[in-house]
Amino acid sequence: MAPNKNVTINDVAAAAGVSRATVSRALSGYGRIHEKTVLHVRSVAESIGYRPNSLAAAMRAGKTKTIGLVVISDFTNAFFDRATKAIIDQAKELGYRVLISHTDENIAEEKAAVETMLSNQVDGLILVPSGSTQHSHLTPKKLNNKPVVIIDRKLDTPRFTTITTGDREAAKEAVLHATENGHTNLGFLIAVPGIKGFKKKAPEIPITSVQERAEGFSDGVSESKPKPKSAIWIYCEDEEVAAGSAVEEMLDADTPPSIIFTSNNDMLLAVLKIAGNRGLAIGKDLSVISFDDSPWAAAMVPGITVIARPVEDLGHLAVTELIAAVEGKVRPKEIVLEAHLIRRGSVAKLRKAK
Amino acid sequence: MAPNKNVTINDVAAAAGVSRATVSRALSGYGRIHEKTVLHVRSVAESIGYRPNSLAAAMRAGKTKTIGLVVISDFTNAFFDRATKAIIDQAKELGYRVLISHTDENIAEEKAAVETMLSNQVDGLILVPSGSTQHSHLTPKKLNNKPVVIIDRKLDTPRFTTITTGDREAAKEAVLHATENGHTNLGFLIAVPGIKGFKKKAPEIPITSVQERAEGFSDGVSESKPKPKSAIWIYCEDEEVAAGSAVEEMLDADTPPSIIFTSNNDMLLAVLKIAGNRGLAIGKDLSVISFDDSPWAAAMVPGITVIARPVEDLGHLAVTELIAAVEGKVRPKEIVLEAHLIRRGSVAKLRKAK
DNA sequence: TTGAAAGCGCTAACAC
DNA sequence: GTGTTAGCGCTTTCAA
Repeated sequence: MAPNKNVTINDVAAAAGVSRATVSRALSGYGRIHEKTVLHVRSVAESIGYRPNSLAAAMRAGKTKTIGLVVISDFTNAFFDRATKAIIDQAKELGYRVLISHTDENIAEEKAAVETMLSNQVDGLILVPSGSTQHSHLTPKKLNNKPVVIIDRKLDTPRFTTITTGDREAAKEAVLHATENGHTNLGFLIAVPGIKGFKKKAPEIPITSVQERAEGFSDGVSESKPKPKSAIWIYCEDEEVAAGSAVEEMLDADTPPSIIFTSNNDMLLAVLKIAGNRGLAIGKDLSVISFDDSPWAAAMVPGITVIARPVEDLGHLAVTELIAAVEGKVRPKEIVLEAHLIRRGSVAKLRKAK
Repeated sequence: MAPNKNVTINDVAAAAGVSRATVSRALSGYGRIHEKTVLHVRSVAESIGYRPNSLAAAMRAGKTKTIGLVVISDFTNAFFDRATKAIIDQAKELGYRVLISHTDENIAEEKAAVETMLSNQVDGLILVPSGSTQHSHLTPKKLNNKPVVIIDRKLDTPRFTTITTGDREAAKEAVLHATENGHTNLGFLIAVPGIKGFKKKAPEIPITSVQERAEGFSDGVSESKPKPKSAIWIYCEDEEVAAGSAVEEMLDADTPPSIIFTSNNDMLLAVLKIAGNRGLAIGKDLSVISFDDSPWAAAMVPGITVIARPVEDLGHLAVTELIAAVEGKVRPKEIVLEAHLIRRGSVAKLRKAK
């Protein structure tokens, strides 16, 4: 009764009174085969509930039509959730499946995840690397020559196709937007993985995108006219309590910032919370601009002015590039997508912008 | 130079001067085998960069150690992002991988996704079904007798292990919390997939969890003392513009609600936005309680009072139950986890609660 | 136009 | 304690 046995191509062959080869040809539509046979085989296959075993096909073909996605952090993050969705969608579009890992910014986990993916014979990998310098596990040999596309950040090797966003330019634009509106006391709150609590001295930033944001903020400070009067920089663990303390520290400074720039949503949330606790109205008593857009940042009143990155484009492109590399030889390239400022209401106009 | 060829167990056998079987035994540690051989084989395998091919092992074993996750909607949703993360984590913990699909509440996509998963020989499926009555694609035969765990909502068949949260009870608790605080004019904003715009007449709700929330709200209205003076019910497409209009309609009613209950975060965001536009302060001029917690709901000031569901527990349990079923026969069961109210500041105290 | 047979990489029953 | 061998389900030469 309970055969618990898959219907295989042999069963179809037997039921249809032809050979396995003929079934395969009929179903995959290759080679010469009589039209009538095709129809017959297909109807038989259908009627006995045949379902191809992708594993067997993959083993034979040496291709699994599966790509691996190794995401640092996870998809409770407002950037990676959308990126993941975009990647899955585009992969499906191109006939590929996606195996997913997340690694909490941990290099050991990343190595293990890559290992698992390869062991599962993925045809290629999309990777958000933990650190820009740690890529000894990504040699062509260790990767079985499988193509890799790096997203969101760069590695200090040009070996792979890399897709990033122009965070430095966008960060600068954000600062200029603020100073043009009359802000002269600025605060920068930058989440840096690997540090504990927060510090005011610039640490090593192992993630190039974050590094670029910091540089862009700095560019903005330099290029603002008149020069901002003060700028407080805080580098912070990506964690709620530390972020809260960092914001408190900023606001308690002798010359507190009238605007705080945050490098991600977690830091933004900390600003919102502390400002709320102190009865500071966003966009009035305290201004803020954050990296990465989200539905809630848009829905709040006033809406949060954000630097939006083209997440869906990035995800789609990553898949498209990866599969191009899987299916033919493609030279690695660096692609930078443009990020841009979405002006909502969280930046007070301290004076008329020009 | 570029062999582009995987190192196989044959290569290890040749390099180590033993047979394939011995290599397999040494690496998987089964059967009788000399300790020294094990060490030797392992070191050889390591040195020539051998990586097991899970595909081949899976084919042989008839088990892939992979589970399929078919999530309706996607992980930009504040519930499913966390659930997905929890599921991946727990699967990894138990030595399984996860293949993911999302289906935008579309039954055809769901069928295709399940088909793909099975074709990929997943050992079992975790499924968030589109509709409670549509499960013709989920017969034991079509599923190759693979186990399935249903999460978040129920199917109208007891065939599968089902894990849900006690939304009805929690919804009732939320309403009672409000009425005890003196709210007598209530608004209910319920997102229902499949409808266009919004309507005030209760439609068919194909999703049991949403249905339960509506029932729980209704229970709360019945059990409140004194009886609430008014209750406006709106059933709304899960979409920004429609939700905004629905909120406007509520607030423009002859007796507008002093509190709005929302069935999910999208609806909550609409309330926040319209309230903000009208200069209504949350927790003062207008109160709100929503299903599903999120970092931003907690960080806002005042914090949003929410009905939090034990998402991580649900995800972990789903995996644990599924794998139990994969690895041995287990009778389907229904598990209901408790949801609970997190009281923050979004409910005005119109009179002292008892 | 179709069939026979080899083989993808691995494991396990069976022999020695 | 180790080797031989068959076979998981499929595709694709090669031969008929």
